[in-house]
Amino acid sequence: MKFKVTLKTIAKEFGVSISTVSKALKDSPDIGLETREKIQAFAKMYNYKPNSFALNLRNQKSQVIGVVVPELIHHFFSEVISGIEEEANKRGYNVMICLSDESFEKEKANLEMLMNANVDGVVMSIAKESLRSGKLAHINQIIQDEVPLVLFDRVHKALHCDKVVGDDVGGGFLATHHLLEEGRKHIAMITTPDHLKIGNDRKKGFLKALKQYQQNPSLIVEVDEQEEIEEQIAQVYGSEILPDAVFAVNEVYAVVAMKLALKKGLKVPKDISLIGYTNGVISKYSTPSLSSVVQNGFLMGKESGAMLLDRIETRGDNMSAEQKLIQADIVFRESTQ
Amino acid sequence: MKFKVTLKTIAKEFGVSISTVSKALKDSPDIGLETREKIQAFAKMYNYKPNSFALNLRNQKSQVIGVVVPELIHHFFSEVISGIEEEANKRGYNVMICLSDESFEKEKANLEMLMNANVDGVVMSIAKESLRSGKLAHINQIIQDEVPLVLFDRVHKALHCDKVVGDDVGGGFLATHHLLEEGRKHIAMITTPDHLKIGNDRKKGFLKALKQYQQNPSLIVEVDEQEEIEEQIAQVYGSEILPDAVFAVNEVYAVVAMKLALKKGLKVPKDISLIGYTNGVISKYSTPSLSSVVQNGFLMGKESGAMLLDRIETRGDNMSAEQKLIQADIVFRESTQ
DNA sequence: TTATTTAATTCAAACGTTTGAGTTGAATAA
DNA sequence: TTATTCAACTCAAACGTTTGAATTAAATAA
Repeated sequence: MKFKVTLKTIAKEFGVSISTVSKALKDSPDIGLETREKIQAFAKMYNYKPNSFALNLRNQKSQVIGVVVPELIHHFFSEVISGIEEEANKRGYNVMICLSDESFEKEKANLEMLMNANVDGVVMSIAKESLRSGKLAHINQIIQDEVPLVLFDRVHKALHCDKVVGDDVGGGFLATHHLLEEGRKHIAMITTPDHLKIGNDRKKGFLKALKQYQQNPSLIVEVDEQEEIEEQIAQVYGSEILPDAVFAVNEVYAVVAMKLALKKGLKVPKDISLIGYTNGVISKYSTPSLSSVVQNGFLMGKESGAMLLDRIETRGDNMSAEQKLIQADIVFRESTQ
Repeated sequence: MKFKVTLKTIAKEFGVSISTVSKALKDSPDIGLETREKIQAFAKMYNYKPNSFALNLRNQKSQVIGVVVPELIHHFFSEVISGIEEEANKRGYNVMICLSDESFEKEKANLEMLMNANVDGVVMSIAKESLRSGKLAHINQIIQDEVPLVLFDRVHKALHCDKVVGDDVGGGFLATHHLLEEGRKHIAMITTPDHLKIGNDRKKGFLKALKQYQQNPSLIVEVDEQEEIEEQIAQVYGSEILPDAVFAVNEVYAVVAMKLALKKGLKVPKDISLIGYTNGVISKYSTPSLSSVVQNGFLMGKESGAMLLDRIETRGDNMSAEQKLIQADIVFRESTQ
């Protein structure tokens, strides 16, 4: 490592004490103008940067926030992270990202690591396994240790902390509403098992829109990710009345449904209209391209970051936990009319 | 924040000095067995964890490595990061991830942040803008400051440091070779401008395979990302002889080329065979699905991480910079025969 | 002259840990 | 008895910074 300029170095250079240098650099009126100026000039010249380890120790703060996400490959999580980063950097914090790979054990290990690294707070989205099994003690531990925590997207009502979630009911409603406006009569939904709040909320929106148009819910297929997904999605086309529209809870289900429809000789969007949740690369680059519900992950990240930093910087004022909804939107492409 | 157990706390509890506690916890024979045991038991009971700030300060090490990547949404970078994380965590390090967004300014800011956070080393892949403009001083600064640095994938020969790159010549050769084996006679390549080493290497492999089959290079289209990419890729089908195969330098170009081919009424893979570089979600979920060259990003990440940590842990032994090649592979799907 | 004010600077403790060099006091050897 | 050894523990410095309190020396007031 290269030679590092410290307060001690500078102090020795000018034959003054370390505190003189420290105060001079802070432009304290304690120190004579002349001394202040020459020390500042010297520090600038040699590019003095206060040692962050020392600052951390003294302030008991790392200026780092931890982020735990199930994975990075989903466009949504990447977007959220960009949002968190932007907000954090703007406010002088760094971000440490951990991947849980949807695994409870990894998630637990990630949190332990972050606690060990003394991060000032954590933003996270819960792994499917933790949600499915209901094992949340590792997350509750964070809350009990009074480390600021913001949950986003994948949250759980048993966890009492700040939350930022997409308006999934609204998004489901918006998508379904559009399909109904197109004049579709048999709309199928492809969703996830019930324990995932998100799929559930999107279904609520779906049902709400149908009700408004006095339609009965047609087919609802619940996909279990442990099994082969293509076979399960094929059920959509298994009953005697073929659906004329599909609303899918994520883009993979949507694109698989579309692939199966095309294979059956259906024309998209003439015979069947499809819309998926999450506006990622798959939707954008599929043929035909998929209309999708936009989650606005970037905004969700920014809001989560802002909420966490507010909490970090006003610790003590223990106002109760907040929850923030992020509006959903739709982008229209070739798979709908 | 909750009450923290420190050496001082424990020392007070037993009426001994701090150093006794420190040594007892390290199981030093300096300390009597009885004392050692009771202190260890107490520490365990109250879940004592040495304060990382203090350790950082004393050891002048953060046990954190920085990672700078252009973006996260590409499957490749996500994979690499997973690989880096795995290796780092295995060896007791944390990872701090920064996004350059392909921008020189952001990349520079990221590096400054990481230096300020006193990371023990950096793994990075250079932003397109920095590469295009040749502005590399910010990276050279890192090298001059003797902070261990490993470059992966997007490297530059003017930077003298450890590097891990995919065997792009080999990958280009492999893909083209397969198309030739299929009996294709007019293979087009879609690549990036010359200043990107990667595109260039893949082209080299492409040309090498053609040469081996005594074919002349047919069409090569260079896509400039500043402009509309679809129009440029359309050139592939612009000349009198339509190509019967396409090798694309990335999956977006491949899928766009396929979309245009389908629109022209060409059958894939009967009339035209396509293969793209990078095995991401787009390739997997497109219709038909795309055969692709696998870059093995996870392995690249693991190797980059390992190389960096080796360098960090043997600093002083200044052996010269290493370069490691990661083998490419092919996954066959519906877009080839 | 002597006390008081003021400017400029230094002291010292604190953050929590590690570790080589002391310091005890008791047991053993000469 | 008196020196020697040894086990068990403490001291103190170091990492680099901050900051209220204390010190200095000179200038001013009484």
